[in-house]
Amino acid sequence: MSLPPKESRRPLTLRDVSEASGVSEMTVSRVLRNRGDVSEATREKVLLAAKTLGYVPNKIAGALASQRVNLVGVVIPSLSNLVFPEVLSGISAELEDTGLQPVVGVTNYLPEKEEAVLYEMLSWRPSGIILAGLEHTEAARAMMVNSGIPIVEIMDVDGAGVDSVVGISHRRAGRQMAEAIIAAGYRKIGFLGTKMPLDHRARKRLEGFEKGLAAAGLTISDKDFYSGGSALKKGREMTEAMLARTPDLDFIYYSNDMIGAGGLLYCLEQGIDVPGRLGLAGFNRVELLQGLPRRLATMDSCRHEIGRKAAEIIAGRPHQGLIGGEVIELEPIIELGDTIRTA
Amino acid sequence: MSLPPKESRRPLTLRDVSEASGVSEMTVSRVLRNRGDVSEATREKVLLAAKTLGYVPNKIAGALASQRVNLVGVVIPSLSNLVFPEVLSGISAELEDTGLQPVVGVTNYLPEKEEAVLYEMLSWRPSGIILAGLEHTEAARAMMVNSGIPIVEIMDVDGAGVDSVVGISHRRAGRQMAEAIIAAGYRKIGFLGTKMPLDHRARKRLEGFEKGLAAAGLTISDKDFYSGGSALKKGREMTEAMLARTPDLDFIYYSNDMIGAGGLLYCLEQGIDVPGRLGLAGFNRVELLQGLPRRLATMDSCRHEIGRKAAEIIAGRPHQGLIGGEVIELEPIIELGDTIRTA
DNA sequence: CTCCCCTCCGTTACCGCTAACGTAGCGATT
DNA sequence: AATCGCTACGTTAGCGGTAACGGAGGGGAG
Repeated sequence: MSLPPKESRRPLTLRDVSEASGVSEMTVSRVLRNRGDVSEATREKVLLAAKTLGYVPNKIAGALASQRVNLVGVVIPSLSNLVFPEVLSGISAELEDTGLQPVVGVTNYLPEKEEAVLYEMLSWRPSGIILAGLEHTEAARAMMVNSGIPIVEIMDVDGAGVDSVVGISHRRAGRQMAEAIIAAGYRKIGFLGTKMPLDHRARKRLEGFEKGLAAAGLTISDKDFYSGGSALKKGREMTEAMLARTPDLDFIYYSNDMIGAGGLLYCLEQGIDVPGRLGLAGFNRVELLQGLPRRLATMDSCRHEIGRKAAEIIAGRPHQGLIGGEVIELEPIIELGDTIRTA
Repeated sequence: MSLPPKESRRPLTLRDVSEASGVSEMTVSRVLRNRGDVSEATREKVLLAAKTLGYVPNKIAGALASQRVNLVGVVIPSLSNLVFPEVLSGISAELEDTGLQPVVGVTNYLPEKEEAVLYEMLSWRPSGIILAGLEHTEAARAMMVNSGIPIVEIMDVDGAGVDSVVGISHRRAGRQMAEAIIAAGYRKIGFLGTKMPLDHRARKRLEGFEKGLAAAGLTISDKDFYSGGSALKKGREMTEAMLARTPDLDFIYYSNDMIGAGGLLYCLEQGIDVPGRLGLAGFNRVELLQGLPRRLATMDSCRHEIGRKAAEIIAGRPHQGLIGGEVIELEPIIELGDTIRTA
């Protein structure tokens, strides 16, 4: 297993392997792809030659010639949100042994960045695209329609998709939480969320939540929004501020578990009776909550499952010959934890 | 801006654009890449045609022809570790306007998986590779040497790299923390870490830590390791167990901030005097700590900076014509927070 | 008026690999 | 012995771009 001669700075090609093993390039190609008939003897000969030379196939050339690319573009708003890495893990788990490989692009919640990332991805002619959300620029939508490859929009089903859609209804999630809160007897309710005008899912959750309250003749008594910084710290600070401003609140709904956890920690420190005097709830069911002294009420956003299903659609498309347009709505499960009093 | 005829399912090529705009393919190519001389008149003509057709360049063909690929492979053990997304953000920030684009591969801390991911990446002939750690399989090392592209190994400088290296010395970090702890007067010290035998950096930190203690004639009084599950929860549970087992400990060093935070929360609940009776420290300086009631002692692992520097090396290589082999050691800053008593 | 140079654009020859097809060789069948 | 069919491999022609070079056309200098 000696290393190849280092002085030959010319990159290795199929031809080098074919010459080293005394067969044609085509045969080498067949061996390396496990495709077509090759006798066991030549197969071993070729494999040995490839290994000793240290040959690595050139997928660029292969993809161009075969018009097939084993990549799936995944476009998400952020990697630091904790939610998206989990979606990603679902995707890669599902793609594991399909020969497909995810390629990630991050948009920072900016539509123009999303458009740029999409353009970049499509220029590699991937087998499919998975992207978060239903809201895109016109140009982005046109590119996707035009691409002729399967597209799966994930996370959210409240709206019209370009092709397939996998997600949950955030409006419904918000409404359900409102109903649970009301059923538990809370009446004076505050909301704390992210300022991000472009986080459409958080917005839809809030809309659903308000609709749920309205159905019981209630409105949000106080609300506030944050941006940037440590979510845990913000949750702590903003909870303090809100309780100072509106002392008679009996519930706070947070737009995510992270700031919710901050709020919970603050309340526990202050000796506030949770969930007796004040109830709390977040969203996402992040793992972090498992380590908190009290379990924050939350809703599972089915992130891993969303990733799996989306990947399944992309991977299955060629075989199933589906023309697309599937919409899969998952059911988030509400979890009352220890921060909503039981009726 | 009408959409192109949908019935033409044949994918668009340069030729389509060239025919639509009445110039040669070469000229279209020039316009789309902003390279070479093209009159303003034809430029606009071509741009218009490309836009109305909805043409997206084929980078596969372009890369093959030009022998240049604007991708940088990034190989990391995990995305859920929170540390790596931050490195990634440093990388993409630095790569932002270099025309280079990161492509991520995840290894789950498995050397064989790393080898496979590396093979896959190299087969796309990227402009460079950034990968975590210095420990790789022989085959992986050989592939990298053979690839002829710049390689940057990150996070760790304790060992020999293939090409360039950017990181911190975890051994030294461990030792420094030991010294700080000893200086503060703690003597009976416990350690809690991950079981992962393949997390070499955590191992090296522990080694350095033990060496630091040994220099003062001390040894670790109790240690335990965990794997899987919520780190926060584990930190809580294992701290409880360890204090039950060895009640006279006066310090616990955690291999990361997450389990450290769990331990801290536990201690605060139990009313344990921190840092008086018991001192605590973690590692990484994760943002999460900012929201905790008390600031855990920790060390910054310079993640963002590591990402930046690594990307800088890759991006700068072609211009600078460097032959590689740079080693950049960053200085982690120790932060005593509120959980180590001040001497 | 001629020559030269500059601007702008086209022609040609690949890049490394694979789809599709062709064919040599050999045993089995009639 | 001629035919058939199968296996194992080679040949040819691109895939959709780009590097490198060449050349037409027009304006300015001599």
